[in-house]
Amino acid sequence: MMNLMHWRLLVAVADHGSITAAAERVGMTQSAASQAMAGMEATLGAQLFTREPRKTLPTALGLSVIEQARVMLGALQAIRSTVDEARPMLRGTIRIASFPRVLATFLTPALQRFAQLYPGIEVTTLDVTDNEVLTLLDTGLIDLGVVLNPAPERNATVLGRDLWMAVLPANHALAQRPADACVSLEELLEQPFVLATGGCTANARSLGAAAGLTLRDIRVEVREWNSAFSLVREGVGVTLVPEMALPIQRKGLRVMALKMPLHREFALVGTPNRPPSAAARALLEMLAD
Amino acid sequence: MMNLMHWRLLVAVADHGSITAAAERVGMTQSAASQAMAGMEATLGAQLFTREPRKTLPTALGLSVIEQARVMLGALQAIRSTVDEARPMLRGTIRIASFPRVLATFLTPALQRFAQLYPGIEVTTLDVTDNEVLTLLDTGLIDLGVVLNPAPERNATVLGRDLWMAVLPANHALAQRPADACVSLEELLEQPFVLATGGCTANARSLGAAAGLTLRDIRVEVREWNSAFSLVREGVGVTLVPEMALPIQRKGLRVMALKMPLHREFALVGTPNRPPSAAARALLEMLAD
DNA sequence: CCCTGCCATAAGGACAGCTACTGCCATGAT
DNA sequence: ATCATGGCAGTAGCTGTCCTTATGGCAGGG
Repeated sequence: MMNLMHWRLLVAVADHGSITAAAERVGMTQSAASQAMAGMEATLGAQLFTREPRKTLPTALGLSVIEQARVMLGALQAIRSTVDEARPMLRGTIRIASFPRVLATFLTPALQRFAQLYPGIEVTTLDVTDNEVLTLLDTGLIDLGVVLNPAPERNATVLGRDLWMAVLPANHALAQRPADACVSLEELLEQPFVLATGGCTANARSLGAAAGLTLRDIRVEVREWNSAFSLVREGVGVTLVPEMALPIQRKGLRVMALKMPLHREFALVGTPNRPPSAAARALLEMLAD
Repeated sequence: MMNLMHWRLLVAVADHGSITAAAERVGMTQSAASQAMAGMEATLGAQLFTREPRKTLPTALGLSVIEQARVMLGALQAIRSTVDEARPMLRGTIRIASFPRVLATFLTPALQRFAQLYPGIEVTTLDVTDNEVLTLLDTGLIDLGVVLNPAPERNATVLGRDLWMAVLPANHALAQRPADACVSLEELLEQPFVLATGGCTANARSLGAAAGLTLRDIRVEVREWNSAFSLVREGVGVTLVPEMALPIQRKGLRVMALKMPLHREFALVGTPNRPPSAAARALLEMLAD
């Protein structure tokens, strides 16, 4: 008893003042409607309508019940529209380009949660370098890309940030300062240097250039951060790396913060040429929380 | 599909994070719950939960749907409480004492509507005179009584009012005045008079006494208004009757308003000794609209 | 007085939904 | 590796609800 159809029937009876008309309205036979109404009154334990020869009118209690039944049906209708409106967001694919460390650190947990919230959306990730991300975005081969320190005109969703840290041999002169001492970018870049790029254009050289400084004595230039740490440990020089890239095992190394902290900010941006797809919008909306 | 129980199940799954636990919560087997949830997702055409090995968590769409499902179930719960609260008002009896004309004019239409709104309440009416109403109210033998011009301390529900009208023979001297002329109470009571009471203590004599006047020349005293009209028509005297009591056929009669209008007000009051029953309250509430 | 419109009831049948059981998968412990 | 556990899905069969068809009753209007 008390199927949802019966509540629709109830308000239809109230609207039409007749069981027969209401039955036709909701697509039932007169008999079924009569039984349904009698059943509802029985389960509620109260009479909702008075049956008069020509019409069926609600009782005082019936009026209250009908009013609230409309609320209930309204909520049901709202559910249906919610689902219908959300349908475009349910399926689709998102292609994201990012670079390795960011993917592992910031994106993967978010994407796991996203996959849980939108199981119908397939997310593929590409592991590239930071300037490859930019070209992929411009060509439109991907939907979203992670960029560093995005220009404010692109409305970007910030994923996170990390600090640039100086890494020196433990026995280096600058490394003898107290535990929480800093080192200035200027004095760091004057040292014999191991330039690590991590494959990115944003590295010690570009940071120095932005500050009007140049690296005077680059001993080695390597792509992998870990290679740089080994070289620093062996006393080849000092280096400057993102905090995220720091090794767990720091024996033989001294990690120091910069006097003027420099950070890099990771953000997710859409392609500049076309608006983001419904699926991509869902992801960006989730990240906004 | 989409039974109300299934919506309860839906929110239970969201609350427990597990279909099995939710099934137990709403008193179903795990299998039934699993099928029901699958069925709901099928009919809505969208996935509401992601089934992970240890838990079942809502998708983004699921969260919206669950929220509105709670609204729906809240409305359903509200209906149940409405019915439960109204139950005392559904059955019962009301005994009303009134006097004939009021019953026919004001009370009967109201009681018909009341019977339609509260079919479970039995209303019995007694036809008595106005001072019998008062004694019945005091003894508590009735629930409600119609009284004339009630004292303001009794919170009375006004049913209606009517005017006292002068009735004269068509050829009477005062009756020669223009169509919409009035007659003062003073000059009326000086005429040869037919005193009609309608069985009530409120009549021309009591009205005169209240105004400091006396009837000088009572030719006849009758109980029925209609008897008075016949006597007036034959020229025995003039009379003063409530507007409601006027005959349809007024040939040979002149009906005139009083210069200072006098009215009588009918109101429904409860017994002074005990509070009104739930049924009586329902009636008074309906009349208040 | 019959006819019409509306509601209630009876009997029968169809389908939805529940139960019991089995299988599957992933996790976590031994 | 292996096994135990906990949760979900699938299947077969049955129970019960609810619908349909058909019939009767009741009051009002031509």
